[in-house]
Parts: sequence; C-alpha cells; structure tokens
Amino acid sequence: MDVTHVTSAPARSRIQTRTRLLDAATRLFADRGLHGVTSHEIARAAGVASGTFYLHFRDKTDVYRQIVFHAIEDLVRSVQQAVGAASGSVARQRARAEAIVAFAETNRDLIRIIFSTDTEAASVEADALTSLSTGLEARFRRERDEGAFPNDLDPVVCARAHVGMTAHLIDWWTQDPSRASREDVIETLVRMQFVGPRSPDQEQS
Amino acid sequence: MDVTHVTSAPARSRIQTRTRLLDAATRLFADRGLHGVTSHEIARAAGVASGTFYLHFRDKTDVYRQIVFHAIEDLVRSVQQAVGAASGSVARQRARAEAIVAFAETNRDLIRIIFSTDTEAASVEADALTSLSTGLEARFRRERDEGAFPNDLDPVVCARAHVGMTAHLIDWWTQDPSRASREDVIETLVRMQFVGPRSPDQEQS
Amino acid sequence: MDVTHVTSAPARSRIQTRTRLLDAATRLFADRGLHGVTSHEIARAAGVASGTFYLHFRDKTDVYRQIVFHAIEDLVRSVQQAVGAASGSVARQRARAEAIVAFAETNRDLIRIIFSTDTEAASVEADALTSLSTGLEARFRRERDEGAFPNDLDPVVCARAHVGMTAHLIDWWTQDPSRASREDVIETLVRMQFVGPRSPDQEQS
Amino acid sequence: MDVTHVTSAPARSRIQTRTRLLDAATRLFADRGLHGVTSHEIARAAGVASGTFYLHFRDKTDVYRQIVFHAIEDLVRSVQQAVGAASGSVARQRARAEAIVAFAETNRDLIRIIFSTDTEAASVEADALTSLSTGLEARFRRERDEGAFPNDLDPVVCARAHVGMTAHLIDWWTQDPSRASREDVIETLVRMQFVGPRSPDQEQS
DNA sequence: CATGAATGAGTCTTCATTCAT
DNA sequence: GATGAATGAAGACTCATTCAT
Repeated sequence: MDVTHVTSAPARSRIQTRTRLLDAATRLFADRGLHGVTSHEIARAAGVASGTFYLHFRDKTDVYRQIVFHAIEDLVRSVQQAVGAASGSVARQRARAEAIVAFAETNRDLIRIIFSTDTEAASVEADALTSLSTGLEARFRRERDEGAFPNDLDPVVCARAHVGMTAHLIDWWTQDPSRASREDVIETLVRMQFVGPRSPDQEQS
Repeated sequence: MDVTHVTSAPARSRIQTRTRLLDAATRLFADRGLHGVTSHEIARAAGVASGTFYLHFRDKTDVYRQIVFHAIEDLVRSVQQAVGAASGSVARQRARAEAIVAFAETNRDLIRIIFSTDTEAASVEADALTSLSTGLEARFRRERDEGAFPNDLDPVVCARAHVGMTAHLIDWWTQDPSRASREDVIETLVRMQFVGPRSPDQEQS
Repeated sequence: MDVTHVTSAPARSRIQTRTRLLDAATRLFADRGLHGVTSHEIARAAGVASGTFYLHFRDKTDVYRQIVFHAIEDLVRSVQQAVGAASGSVARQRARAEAIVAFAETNRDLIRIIFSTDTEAASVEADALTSLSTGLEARFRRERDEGAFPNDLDPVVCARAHVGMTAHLIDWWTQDPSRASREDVIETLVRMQFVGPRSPDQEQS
Repeated sequence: MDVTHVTSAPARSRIQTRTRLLDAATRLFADRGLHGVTSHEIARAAGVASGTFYLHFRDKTDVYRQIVFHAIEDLVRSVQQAVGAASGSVARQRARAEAIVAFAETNRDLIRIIFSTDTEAASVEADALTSLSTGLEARFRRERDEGAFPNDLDPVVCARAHVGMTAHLIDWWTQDPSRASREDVIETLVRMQFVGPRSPDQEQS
C-alpha cells in the first residue's frame, strides 16, 4: 500500500544491508549535510525500514563518523601509494596533488562530506582535518630536516594552513568541476609553498 | 512627526533590544553554530521574550546572515586600512597577515562564525568566502601584471586556495590561541606563497 | 523608519479613529473572516498603532460583534422601509426581496460578514441569524392569521428555513454577482414559498 | 510480499489508529469547528501521541476535508436510496426530507461539520454545498422539463436557495432537536417550494 | 534480523494583549 | 488619547529513536 522501497529487502545479508545504508547515507550527506538528512530518508533510500537503520548504527552521527573515517583512510592510502611510486621531491609533490585530485574526481560525495565543516559535525570533522594535518606535519618535519622546508616556520601551523588550503580548494572545485581545469588545480596545489627566509621581493629585485 | 527627538524613546529601546539580540546571537552561533542554537536561546540570552526575536528578525537565518555580512565588512575594512598604511610588497603582505590576526584576536566570535562552513548555512557562508576570494583574485591579477605573481597560474584557483588556507588556519588558531604564537601564525601566512615556474627544488639544488 | 501608516494620525478625534478602525475591520473581516485577520492588521489598515485598537474595543470579537449587529440593524431598517412603502401582499414580498438584494449590492462586505457562519464566530452570528429569524417568525404568524400562510406549519421552523435560504443565496450571489442576474435572485426569493396543505402535485394534476 | 496475511498486523493497527483519529476529530470539529480544535487535542482524544496525527494526515485541514467529503458522500447516498424507493413526485419529495432528517438524527456530528460555514474552512465547505447544489440543480432542470417546476426561474439560483434553506434548517435543528418536532422539520422541507408564475395571492383571492 | 507504527520532546513561529513613554 | 515595543502562551509540525510483531 505504501511502496517506499527502492528495492524490496526479502533475504539480504546483514552486510549487504549495512553497505546499502552506508551508500545511501554517503549520497545524502554529500548533498544536504548531516542536519539536512533524516534517518528515515537514509533508510528509505537504502530500501530498508526505519528501524533497520538502528540495527546497524548507534545513531545518525555514528554513520556520519564511519563514513568520514573510512573516506579519510581511503584518501590517505591513495595519496601514499601515489607518492611511494614517485621519486624526487618535485615528482612526489606533484604525485600527491594528482592523487588528491583524482580521488576527488572519483569520490565527489566523500570529498564533500570530508571537507565541509559543519559546525555540529565539527566533533567529527575536526578530527578529520586534524588527522590529515598530523600526517602533513610529520612530512614537514622530515622535509625540514632534509633542508627542503624553511626551518624558521612551525610545522604544526604550516600543516594547518596547508590542509585548509587543500580542503577548501578541492571542495570548491568538486562542487563544480567546470570551475577550473584539473591541471590548474594540480598546478596550484603544487606551487603553493612555504618560501624560505629570503623574501621573494628580495629575490626578484 | 516627532520634532523634539531625533530618535524617540521606543525607537531607542528598539535599537538597544536589537543590539542585545545580535550580541547574544553572535556569542551563541560562535559556540554552537547555526543549528546548535534556538531562537528561544538567543532571546533568553538577550534578556527578552521569545516573541521579541521575531520583531527584529525574520528568522534564525536572518540574524545569522546579518552577522556574517557585517563581520566580513569589518574584516575587509580592517585589512584594507592596514595594507593602505604599508608601502612595499613585503610590508603589505605582512601588514595583511597582521591585520587578520589582530582581527581574530579581537573578534574571536565573528571569526568562528565567518569561517566555519556549516553545510546548511552554506548559502550564507559560501557567499562569505566567495566575496573574500573575489577580492583576493583581483589582487593576484594585479600582482601578476607587476610580475610579482607567477603568470602561469590561474588567479581564481589560487585565490580559492589562499582563502581556504587563511580561513582554516585562523579558525583553528582562534579556537585555541595557545596552539601557536601569533608570530608563527603571521609568519606562516606571509611565507605561504605561490612560487614561480622554477621549482624550489631546482633553486635549492 | 517604519512607515506603516496609511495616513498619519496626529490630531484625529476619538470618534474618527473609532470609525476608521470599524471600516478597516469590516473590509478585512469580509475578506478573510474573524480568524484570518489580526488585530495588528486592523490597526495598520486603519492607520493607527496596535495599542490604539484596544482603546476602542475590548478585543477582536468585540469589533466583530459590533459590526455584525450594526449591519443587521441597517439591513432590517432598509427592508422595513421598503416594505412599508408597498401595499398588497405580493408587492410587499417583492419589495422585501428588492431591498435585500439592493442592500447586498451596496454592502458586499457587511453581507459576507453577516451571512458567513464561522463556527467560532458562531456565538456572535448565531445571534445574527436568530434575530433575523425572530422577526420573520412574527411576520409568518401575522400572515397565518390573515390566511396568507399555511396554518399547519410551524412559523418558527419556517422562519429558520427562510432565513437560511436567504442568507445562503445572498452570500453566494454576493461573492460573485455575475453568477446570476439580480432579477433572477429577486424572483427566486419571491417565488420560494410555503405552499398550502394541498400539495402542488395535486394542484397540477 | 507477505503471503500469509492479507493485511499484516501493523497495517491493521495503522487503520485502527487512523479510524480512532477520524472519530475523535469528527466529534471535536462538530463541537468546536476547525479552528477551535488543535491537532494535539485530536491525538489525545484518539488516545495516541501528538506525532501520530501527522503519520496519518498531512495537517488539520486534511482530516477536516476527508471527514467532510466522506460525510457528503454518505448523505447523498442515503437520500438517493430513499428517493429511489419512492414513486410519485410528492412521495419522493417527502422521502427526501425524511432521509435528510434521519441522517441528521444519526449523524449529528457530521451534519454540524458539513453545514457550518467556517470562513477559513470555506475552501472545503464551499465545495460541500456546491456539490450538493449541483445535484439539486440537475433535479430542478428535470422537473422543469416535466412541468413540475416553474420554467421562468433559474435552476442554478433556485438550487442555491434550496440548499441554503435545507442546510441552515437542519443545522439549527440538529444543534437542539427539541427546538421542533421532526415532523415539523420534514413538513417544512416538503412544503417550501418554488411556486409558479401565478402568484399565491392571486390564487387565494 | 527486519519491519514500520508509534512516541513525545523539541523548534519555530504567530498573535492577542499590555504598558511605559 | 495615542504609540509601538515587548510579552509569552499557544499551536503546528518534525524527527531521532523504540519496540511489539
């Protein structure tokens, strides 16, 4: 009488149901954010009953958190693989940018979820950006030891700045990829750098 | 209509009430975001009845929008004044960073509201970051014409990247200023730059 | 700063203000009914402050009641004058119908207020129709004594039926006078009658 | 999807809840009109939680509309059955009146809801009286063709007049059946007719 | 495991009415 | 008398979550 199911769910395995819920949630969160989506909507979009949602997740924030953490793991792994295959500082820098952009292209929904800082989802996402930031910080320290990073700058602060830049740029571009070519995005990511103590003015004069 | 007073007594009280509401809203939004705050709470915090809120604002989003736009105006004005008083590209760059940091120090609440990208407040804040981005873009074009900016980079993309960096760094620092010294923040803002076509690697080798 | 007045009210007499309020209320009630109108709207439409309303009327129902009673008095007076000037039962019957229709034409707003039975305004309007009904009942008794009305019918019930018919027909017609010609309305009012004990069927066979 | 039961247990309970809500709403609307009743009250009277109301109806007007349409259907059906069983114009006229009165006796609440013209419920009830009026109009046309109805009267106007009369009389009587005997009500409904071009005066003189 | 009807606390918003100026 | 800002009690409606089947 009330056919709300996208697909009926007669004998689906627990894990399948869970996956369907995660997929539906990802799509919806990307479009409308944590608050803009109700648990009913997620269940309906996944083709299961409202109650089923709570058989798989503690609450709405729980799915959200899981999606975010999962996405970050994927992103980090992609980047690491790309970077590992490159040799030379410049090549690695470019490989990193390429990997991020490629990830954004294949996972628009995840990108939007990871990088849109919903205040109330902040408890979740602050962690997201923080974890990315922590990894970056380690890299900056390493580079500084190798002389490839200005040693009078604070790696923690620089990591935050860099993560903020990347997050916002990728988010902005993902919302509408026609805003800029993927090459321009990559080039910008690569070329924004922390310059040494000698100011560019002096160099250029 | 009322010759003796430029502003009548009720009108004065109206403005006072409005101000109290704006102040209370600013404080609350900064702490808990658009969704985390109810119109009742704002009214209570302002010391007025719930209904009074709707005498001054159409709805919650209305106050939010007004606060954001006002804050951005203030921030832009502060930065422009600071930059206007400086001469030389490097000095201006530093003045700019100083002004932003100083603004963040005096207006913690506003900073948090401007720079936290709440998904549903996006319609409001997208504009916020967009408007800042547009101004920055113009500057990059100007600098490019003067040879102070790489001419193979897209000013639009760079502006987005730069705004994202600044917003996130300032937001992160404002949340807990003990996380880094103000000097480190300024120095990072100044030293993160778009390097020329010659990569730093090549320069340093 | 907030020019809500249709006209400013510097030195208007008490009675003028009251009249403006009544006029505004009549117009608004006719359009949107007792519930569809707020006391603020009435005040604004009358060009006075919200508080002023309560200087002239106890509450919203009070104005409503006064308008209704006033209107009924007017209507009854009009009809009586018209009837008084006619001689002969048929002529009086027609004069009555003419007067009602004429009143509806000149006082659309009042008609709609008098004859639309808002359930919550029922306490007020039940009285309205009751008072009209009482007058009609007296007439029917008189006519019965003169042999012009079936003496096996209850004047009370007939009065109710007749008032209901008139009210609904006039209300319906007033809402859109193009629905029927005024002559058809009058003719119908005149020709709907309580027939004698001999049924029309018998007469016509 | 569920082979063993035609209606599953939850579906059965859903219908029960819906019925309870409709019953409660009918009772309350009859007493206090659309505006006089809150959705909370309906829910409480039905013995369910406030939110449950919105699981079954879009809003308050929705229940109201459903009740009205349902009631009209019932009324029309009752009258048609009664009329169908009678032969002869007079007998049918009387059967009609009897059926209406009988319906009013068994469905006091429905009668009050159908026939009380709440201004804001007008959108709903205008339709109600209009639909009744349309049916009556068809009958008048038929009678006119058979010579049983004055051919110089407009069936549309007469239908409105007749519906108004019936509605108001039945409503008035239903509110307090001791106001008149059912026989008097029926007799009045039967005897109020549209007389031919020859005026009664002339006939009686 | 899944279902989906039911729950009820929580929010927004309106508006009749008051009262200090 | 008039003003209009303020009041606060309602009321409509939503939605995360539970639980009997």
